[in-house]
Amino acid sequence: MTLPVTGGDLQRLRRHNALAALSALRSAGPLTLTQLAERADLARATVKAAVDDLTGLGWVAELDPSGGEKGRPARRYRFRAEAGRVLGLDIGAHKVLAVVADLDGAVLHITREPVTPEQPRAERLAAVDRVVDACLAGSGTAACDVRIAVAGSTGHVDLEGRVVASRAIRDWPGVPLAEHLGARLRCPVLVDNDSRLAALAECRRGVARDAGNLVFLHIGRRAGAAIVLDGVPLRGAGGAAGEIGLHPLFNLGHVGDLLHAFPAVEPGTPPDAVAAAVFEAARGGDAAARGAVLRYVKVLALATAAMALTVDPELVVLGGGFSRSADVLLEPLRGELETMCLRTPQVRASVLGDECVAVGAVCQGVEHLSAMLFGPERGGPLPAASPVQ
Amino acid sequence: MTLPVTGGDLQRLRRHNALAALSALRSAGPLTLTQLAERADLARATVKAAVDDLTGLGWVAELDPSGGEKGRPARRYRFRAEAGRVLGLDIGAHKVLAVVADLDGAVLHITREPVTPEQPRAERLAAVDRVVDACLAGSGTAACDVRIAVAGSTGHVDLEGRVVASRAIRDWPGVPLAEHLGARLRCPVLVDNDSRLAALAECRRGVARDAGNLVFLHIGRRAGAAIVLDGVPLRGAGGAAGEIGLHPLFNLGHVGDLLHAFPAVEPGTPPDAVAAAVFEAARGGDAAARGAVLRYVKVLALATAAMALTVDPELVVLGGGFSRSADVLLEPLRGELETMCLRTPQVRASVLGDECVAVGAVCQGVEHLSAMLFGPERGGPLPAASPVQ
DNA sequence: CGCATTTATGATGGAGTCCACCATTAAGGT
DNA sequence: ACCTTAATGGTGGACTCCATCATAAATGCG
Repeated sequence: MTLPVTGGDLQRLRRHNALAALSALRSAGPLTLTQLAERADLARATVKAAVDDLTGLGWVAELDPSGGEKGRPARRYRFRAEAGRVLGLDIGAHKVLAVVADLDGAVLHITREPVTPEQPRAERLAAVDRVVDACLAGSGTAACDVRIAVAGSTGHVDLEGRVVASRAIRDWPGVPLAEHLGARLRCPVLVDNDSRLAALAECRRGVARDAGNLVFLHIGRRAGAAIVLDGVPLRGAGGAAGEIGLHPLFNLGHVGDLLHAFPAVEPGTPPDAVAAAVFEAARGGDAAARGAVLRYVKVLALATAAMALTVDPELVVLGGGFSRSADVLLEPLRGELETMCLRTPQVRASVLGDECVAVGAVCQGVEHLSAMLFGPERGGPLPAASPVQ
Repeated sequence: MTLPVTGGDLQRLRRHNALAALSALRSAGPLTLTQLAERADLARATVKAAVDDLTGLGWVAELDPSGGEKGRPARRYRFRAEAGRVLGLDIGAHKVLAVVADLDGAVLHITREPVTPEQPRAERLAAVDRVVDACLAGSGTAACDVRIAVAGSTGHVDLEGRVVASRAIRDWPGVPLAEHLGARLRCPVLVDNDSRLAALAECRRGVARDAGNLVFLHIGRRAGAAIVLDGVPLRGAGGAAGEIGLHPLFNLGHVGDLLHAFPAVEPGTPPDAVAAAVFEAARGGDAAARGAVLRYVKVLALATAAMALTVDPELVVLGGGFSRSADVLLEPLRGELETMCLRTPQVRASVLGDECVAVGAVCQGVEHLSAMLFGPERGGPLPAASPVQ
C-alpha cells in the first residue's frame, strides 16, 4: 500500500534527477537548460550534469540553438526518439499487420499481409515472420534495435501473454507467440488482446484522447470489448476483462444472424457485404433495414449498458469494421443508452481505422519501456541507448 | 505517463529515506536497526538518522529491547499508531455507525444508533453528530486528533463526495455531508458509496484478503455492488461504478417481489423476516422456497456474470443482510456463474458483518493518509505526528 | 560602429547526505 | 573468567546539490 519500499542512495538521487530531466524532455519537447531547471525544480548546474550524462548515454541530443530571442541563445536539448525502435503487431483473423515506430511512438513503417481464419498455425506464424522482416527492412531497422515488441491477438490472452482461447482463428489457442517472436528479436515481447490495444490506441491517439475512462466496442463479424480505466487498459485477474459478449443475454456473436433477418439481400453474399448493404439501406431510409439495425443496436446497447453501469466510463468508442457505418449506429445507440444508464457516457466512432490495434501495440510498448526505465528502481545505473541512425 | 516529474533534493532524499523506514516499520511491525537497514537497503548509519528524525517528530517510538538473542540486544522501534486517529462512518437507511481507529486501522471504539429511511435529513445528521461525539468520547479521542474522516453513504456518491442520488433514504441527495462533518472535525473528510467501502473492507480485512480483484455484492432489501481492481476500489469517471442494479435486465431492486412469490409466509410480515423465513424454509428443503431462492439467484447470477465478464475478478463476495443465509445461496450462485463465465470466479460469503462499511471507511482513511504522507512530494518536510496518549 | 541590455554559460566554494570502517559495548555460552 | 556473537556509535571520505559570480554571446539603439 505504501510506496517507498526502499531507500535512496546519492547515486539513485542523481539517476532520479536524470530521469526527471528525460521525462520533461519527452513530454514537453525540446527544452533549454533554464526551462528544464524550472520544470524539474532543480538548479541549473544539476540539470546540466544530468543532461550531460544523458547525452553520453545516447538518450539526449543537442539541437541547433533556438535563435530569435533577445539575449544569448540558449542550447536546446531533445529526447532522442531514434535511440530505439518499437514493434507493434496486429495478428487478426483476416490480416497480419506490423508497425515499426520510434521511442516516441511515431510510426515509421507499416507492412501488412492478408490471411484467412482457416489457415493453420504454422502458416500464420510464417506470415507474421514475413511481415515483421519486411517492416524492419522497410524502416531500416536492425533486429537488435527493437527494444520491445507487442502483439495484439484475437481471443482470450492471459496475463502471461498466452493465447488461451480464440474462436475466430483456427488452431490458434496455445500458440507460443511470445517465444516465437522473442527468438527472432531478442527483446521483451508482450501479447495482449487486440480490442484492448485498440482501446488504448483510441485513448492515446484517437477519439478518446480527452478521456481516461472508456469502453471500447469492437463491432464487426466478431464482437469484442475492452475497457480503459484511468488511462490504463483493464486486464482483470486473468486477462479476460471485456468478454461481455459471452453473456447469455448479450449474444453479440450472433450479429450476423440479426443482420440476416433483413430480407433485401440475396443469399450467398459474404457477411461483410451483407452488413454493408443493410447499413446502406438503413442510411437510405429503408424500413426493414432500419428495423434490423435497430434490433442489432438494442442488443449492443444492452451489453454496453451493462459494462457502463459496471465501470462508469465517460465515453464509449465504436470501433471495428461496422464502425464505418457509425453514422447509422451512433444515434440509436445513444438513445438506448440514455434509457438505461445512470450517467450516460458519450458515444463516438473510432477514428484510427484498421491500424488501430497495431498503433495500440506501439503505445503499449512505449509505455512499458517507460515503466521499465522510470519504474521503481532498476538495480544498475541508467541503461545506454542504442545509437541508431 | 512518466512518473518523476520533479527532481530531488538532498533534503528530499533524506525525507524519502525516512519514509522508507517508516513504511517498513508500518508493514513489518517492530524492527531493529539492522533489520530496517536490510529492508530499506540503506546503511545502518542512515536508518539511524532517519529513525531519530522520525522519533523526534512523534512517528516512531523505541520499544523495550528484544532480549533472548545471542549478542548485544538490539534496540527495537515501532510505528506510533497512536499518533493520530481515523474516523469511519456508515450512514445507512436503518442505522448510523461510527468507528474510531488508530493509524494502523485498529478499531478502538464503535458507536451506533438506529434510524429509519423516512427520517428527514436534519434528524439523520443529528444522529450522525450524536454517534460521532459518543464514539470520540468513548475512545478518548479529542476532535483535533482525528486526522481524517471517511463516511459511507448509500446511493450514488460522486468523486467530490456529493450524494447525487439515493433511493433508499428520503431527503438525502444533495446533503452537504463533507461540509457538515468538516465543520466539526477540522480534518479532511471523504464521502464514498457504502458498498464500495464494504468491498474494500473485505479486501483488506475480510474474506478477500488474498484477492486483488473482486466483485462485492450487497444483497438485502436493497441491492448494490462494488468492484475492487488491483486492490483499489473502482469509482469510475463519476463515482457510479457498480450500479449494475439499474440495468433493465437485472432488476435487483425487485428482490422483495421475488421472495414474495414464495407463498408460505403470512402477509404483513416485514420484508427482512420474509426473506429469513424463505431462506430458512429453503434450508429445510421446502420445494416452493427453494424455487423462490433459485429464481432470485438466477437474476443475481445474471447481473454478477455481466460484471464478472466485464472486469474478470478472481472472487465474488456476498455481503449485505441476505449474506447471513449465504449457505443457501452460495452453491446455486456458483452453479449459475459456472455456466456463464469464461473464468468463473470463486464465490465466498462476507465475514465482516454489519460493521463492514465503517471498517472499510477506516481502511480508506488510513490509506488516504498514507498516500498523503508518502505520495509524490509534499512541499515541506515531514509533518509532525500528534502526541496522543 | 560601439555600447547597454538581455540571457545563458561555466567554475568555485559551501553545505548536506550517505556509506564503509573501526573500536566499543553488552549479552549468552563454555 | 573467557570467548563468541551481534549491535552500537563515531570518524573520515566521497559524492551530490545549490548559490553565487564572472564571463560569453546574442539583440537593439544611439
